[in-house]
Amino acid sequence: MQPVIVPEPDGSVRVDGRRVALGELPSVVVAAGASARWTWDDTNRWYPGLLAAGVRVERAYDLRLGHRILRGSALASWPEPGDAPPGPWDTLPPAPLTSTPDQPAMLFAAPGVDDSAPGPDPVAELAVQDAVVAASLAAAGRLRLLLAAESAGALAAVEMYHAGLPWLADVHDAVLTETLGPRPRLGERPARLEELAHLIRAALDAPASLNPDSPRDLLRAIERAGVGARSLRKWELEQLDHPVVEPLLEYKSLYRLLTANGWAWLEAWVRDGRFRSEYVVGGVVTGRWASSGGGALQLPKSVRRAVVADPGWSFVIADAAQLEPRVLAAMAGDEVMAAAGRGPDGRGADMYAGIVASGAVPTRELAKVGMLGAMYGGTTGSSGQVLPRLAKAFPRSLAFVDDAARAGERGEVVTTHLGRSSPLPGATWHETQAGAYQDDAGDDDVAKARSYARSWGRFTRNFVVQGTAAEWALCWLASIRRRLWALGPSPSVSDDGPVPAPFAARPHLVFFVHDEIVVHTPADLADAVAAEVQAAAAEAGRLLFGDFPVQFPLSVAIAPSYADAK
DNA sequence: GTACTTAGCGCG
DNA sequence: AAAGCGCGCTAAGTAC
Repeated sequence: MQPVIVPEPDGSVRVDGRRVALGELPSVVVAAGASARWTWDDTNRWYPGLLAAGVRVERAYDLRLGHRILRGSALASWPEPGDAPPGPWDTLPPAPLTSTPDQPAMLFAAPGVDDSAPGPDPVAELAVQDAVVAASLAAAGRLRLLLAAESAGALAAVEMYHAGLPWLADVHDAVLTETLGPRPRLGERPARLEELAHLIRAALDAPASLNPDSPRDLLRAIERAGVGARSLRKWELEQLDHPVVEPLLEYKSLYRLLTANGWAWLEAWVRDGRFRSEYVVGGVVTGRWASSGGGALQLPKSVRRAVVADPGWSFVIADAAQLEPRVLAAMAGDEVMAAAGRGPDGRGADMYAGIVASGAVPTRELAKVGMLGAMYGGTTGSSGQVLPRLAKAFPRSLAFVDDAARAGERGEVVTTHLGRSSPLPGATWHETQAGAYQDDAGDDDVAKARSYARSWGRFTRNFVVQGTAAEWALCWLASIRRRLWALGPSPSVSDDGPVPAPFAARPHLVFFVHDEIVVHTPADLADAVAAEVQAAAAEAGRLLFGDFPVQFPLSVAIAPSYADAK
């Protein structure tokens, strides 16, 4: 069954021709059963209200996300040329997530969305997307997998927002107090920062008026004192031998903690023991997720101590080891590199150690920077130096990323394993390239064009790897989500604890960052969860790469705090 | 006052 | 003497 939710001007919806009042939607969804695939314009618009009513959806199809992928995909076969003007499905912004378990006031209605205006027709759009996929022939299977995974990811993203990441404000406060000193009054510097500011001024022989928070003032004082730095970047300061370096680096680090994840952050983003940040599915060109509000994808290691499971609950924390080089080996069909990732016992090695064991490079560190350089387009330093050796040992993988880079340098599109394509370079890029062929083009123009071309080549080189890794992660996430639900509720956890329905006594995802997940689970299910997370990684590998002998080993920890992982 | 850019740094 | 991908966020600084 594939019901489509069609919004009506009066605020109700139509489901397979039947008019349904919004308040009735949760029971209609429940009645349809778990095999139904709910199709809607935007998961963010419909799913928060269902979750607030305690209803989980097993399968969904997100037309907005599907359209964006198909519209850009070089594998998708549109009936008309791809340069057709953008329609409503191209411009639809995602509905903002506002409802939380304790504040479901805006049930199904995102503020600012004018529901009285007739929107684009989801039934027609679904037919269009189905037809485009079907017409894509050989690529149809991959595109279907990508679209299903993207939609499953959208469900998982809303569920993680609904559940929230368990967060102990007093632990966070203790971290801040230990490193910065007690919380100061508004507008004042914490004690440790104040101390460091004095040390910085003394080392620079600068007046008390010098404000270390002002990069301009600070840089001027540094120039005057003859320190020898021409910027305030950490790496540049680290090279220098001057008494100001040590206090300044510490100041910058603590200042960063204070401004990005200090007391103000805590008050803004943590409520009732949960941190909620909105995940923006497909928010990055490569298909990775972005986040909005609170910087969930950049949680510094130092504050992860505050992420603590509820009493009677535990975390299962898992991350995929060397995901990107493994993905590269698989998409390039590089059996040699895949073998390096399997290790001597064939059960999933540290891939960089495997590269050393293959004799390609002498140390793990060189294997790592070399592979990163290959995937990012590095040319200098030790990364550039080992590149030829890696190219000799793993010609298929290196040729694969080189091909992607060449395509980008020519201004062409590249595509991930499942069919997400890169954008084309913009007008400035093309003008710069054209500038190199003008009759009056100087050396500068040629050099600039070359530099732009190379830069876009580095982008496309990385796009195919990062984007395909994001696809693996989506499949992993989708599989984990399904498996966790199948484990069922724990008999030893009560239904009225701090975890909201429908996850009250069930393991559920609470955090995801590119190649890493955190599951919050009743403690008695933690071992079972860990096994499912492992099984899901293997399943994701099979979904993307079939029988190709690549492995995706995880490091998995069962712990009471996120800080205890690794 | 608002809206923008820049520098810097956190994460993967 | 810092090059090589993708982001979000903050404060300072600038433009209007």
